[in-house]
Amino acid sequence: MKNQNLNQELPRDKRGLTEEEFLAGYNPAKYERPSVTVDMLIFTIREQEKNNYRKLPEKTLSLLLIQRGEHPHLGKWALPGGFVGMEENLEDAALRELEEETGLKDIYLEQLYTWGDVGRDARTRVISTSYMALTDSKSLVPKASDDAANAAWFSAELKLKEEKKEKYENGYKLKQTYKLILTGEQEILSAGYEITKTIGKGTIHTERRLTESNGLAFDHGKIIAYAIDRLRNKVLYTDIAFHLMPEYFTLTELQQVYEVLLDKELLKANFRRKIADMVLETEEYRTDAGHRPSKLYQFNRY
Amino acid sequence: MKNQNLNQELPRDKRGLTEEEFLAGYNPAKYERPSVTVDMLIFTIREQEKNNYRKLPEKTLSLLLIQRGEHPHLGKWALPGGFVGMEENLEDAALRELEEETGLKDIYLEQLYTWGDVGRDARTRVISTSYMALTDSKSLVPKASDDAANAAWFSAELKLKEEKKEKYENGYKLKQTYKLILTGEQEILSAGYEITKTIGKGTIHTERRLTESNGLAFDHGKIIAYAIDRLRNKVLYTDIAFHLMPEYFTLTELQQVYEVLLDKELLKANFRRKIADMVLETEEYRTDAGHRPSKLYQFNRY
DNA sequence: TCAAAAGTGTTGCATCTACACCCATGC
DNA sequence: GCATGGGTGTAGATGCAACACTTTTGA
Repeated sequence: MKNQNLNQELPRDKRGLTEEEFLAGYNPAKYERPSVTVDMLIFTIREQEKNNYRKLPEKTLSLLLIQRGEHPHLGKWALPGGFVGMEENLEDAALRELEEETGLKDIYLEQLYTWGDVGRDARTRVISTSYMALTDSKSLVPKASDDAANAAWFSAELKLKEEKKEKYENGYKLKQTYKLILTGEQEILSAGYEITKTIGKGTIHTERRLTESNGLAFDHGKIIAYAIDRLRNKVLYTDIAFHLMPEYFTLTELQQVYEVLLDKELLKANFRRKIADMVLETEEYRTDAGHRPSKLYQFNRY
Repeated sequence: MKNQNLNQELPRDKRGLTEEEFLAGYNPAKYERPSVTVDMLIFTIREQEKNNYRKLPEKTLSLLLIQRGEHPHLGKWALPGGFVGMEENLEDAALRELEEETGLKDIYLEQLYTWGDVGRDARTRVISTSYMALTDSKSLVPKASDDAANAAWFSAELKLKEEKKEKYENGYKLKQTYKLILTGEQEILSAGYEITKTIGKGTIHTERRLTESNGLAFDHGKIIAYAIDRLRNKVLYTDIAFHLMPEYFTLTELQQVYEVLLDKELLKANFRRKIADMVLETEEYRTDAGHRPSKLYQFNRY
């Protein structure tokens, strides 16, 4: 009797089942489901060899890509990534992929966007969440795991080619055309990327489109362009750039990273004032550079 | 012979298959897959009745919730949403849910975040992408579709309760404790929400956690808190607030919306200068208000 | 008449921009 | 000596916060 009373207090659905009973009878195989993957955008800053004993080496924003050894898009370059395990958190899948590719665990990681158009992948329906990871090139081991024998770093540039604004009665359409260029040791990959923002009465609709894609697998050109755009925006109002820096750096090195990300030259004096309270002075100097030694700084983590 | 030549030019994988042959033999049922859903955060600004003929009605940020009629979480309030169809783009699923709940199609819609922790849903593994939609309350029909007989608007408040910063050797830990309160006609729902940012040497780790949840289904309290936080940030540097406004509005109404979103009073003169070139004057005035008539403005969509 | 909101002007302070200038080093 | 980067100062413009003040209306 007591037991029955307890049962009556539990909420029951239309079929008279308690939650426990309902779950026991639930059949997850009833519906067809898409595959879920994670795609990793692993960025770092690499330096070119210097051609003059005085000059500082040039820096480039670099991205890790993997050459596909299987269909589809055999031979093309793709973002590292893979399927999400059934007993694995989404972010843990990203961390696992990151470690598989770079051997690194504790670096900056951020969820970017989830791509879910039908037809992204010719095999089956694939929904893919992209994550962006940042690290300094010094903590990267020269060659990554055996699994990634076909992995390579590409220098990434995203250039605005054209911007067109059409006015309408109750809004406008803004179309931005970008060119993405990825330069590797052997190959140069490229893609055309177009953002169309349509602003209507209450609406805003943003469409991201690949107009061409050379040497890149799937819609990864689009994802890469999106990530670089996000990185550029975030540099302006967060401390994200510091995750691309080694523990100790000079202010000019930091400025170079900002300049590479923003694709824009900055004035030294103003830059230093802007980032002044994001850094901490050390007592160390970088010497042997063919010019006045420069003080080393650290990221000020408060 | 000619045909054979053509075939030899196509890339072949280790098993000697062309891409076409590979795809024909691909079996998508080989791996177990999670379910994918979309969750909708549909926000609007509602007005309270005015208690004084002179005073302007108070505004509140409001969110649409649905009372669950099925297990699990029977009787609790949840975000509208549902499964993504196999032949349906992710964003189209969001648009479909939006129209089912509100009858609206062309309103502001933005992808927020994808939640993929194991155990979010007791039935099976569910990965869910949340979308935020904004509209003005005037374009909402009084009662939505029959499907949503158990849908209701709740006033949403997210209050920072405590902020704690602990310093370490090489970084710090920042813990922010929030209280989410959702006030409906009949019920008040609430949740405790905690963000922990751990900043280490190269790392940043952000953990979002629900400490309690009263009357809200699943982890939806967390998703709602995340969305309000995003909305608050975006108000500061985008024109997102205008998507909550009707076609014509007074500057004080606009200021009230900013104040509700930011949970902060603003100075009138400064506010007007700040938003000056985001609005367009009209020749119309709002009268019969017990005070000086106010000019009506429109959103300046350039 | 007066409470409530509409609407504008002013002042001081903080921040950003552009530019100029000097310093230290290795070859 | 000199090319190269390291490092700082300043004047003018711009932007923002705080506050004061006037105007207009309906009951």
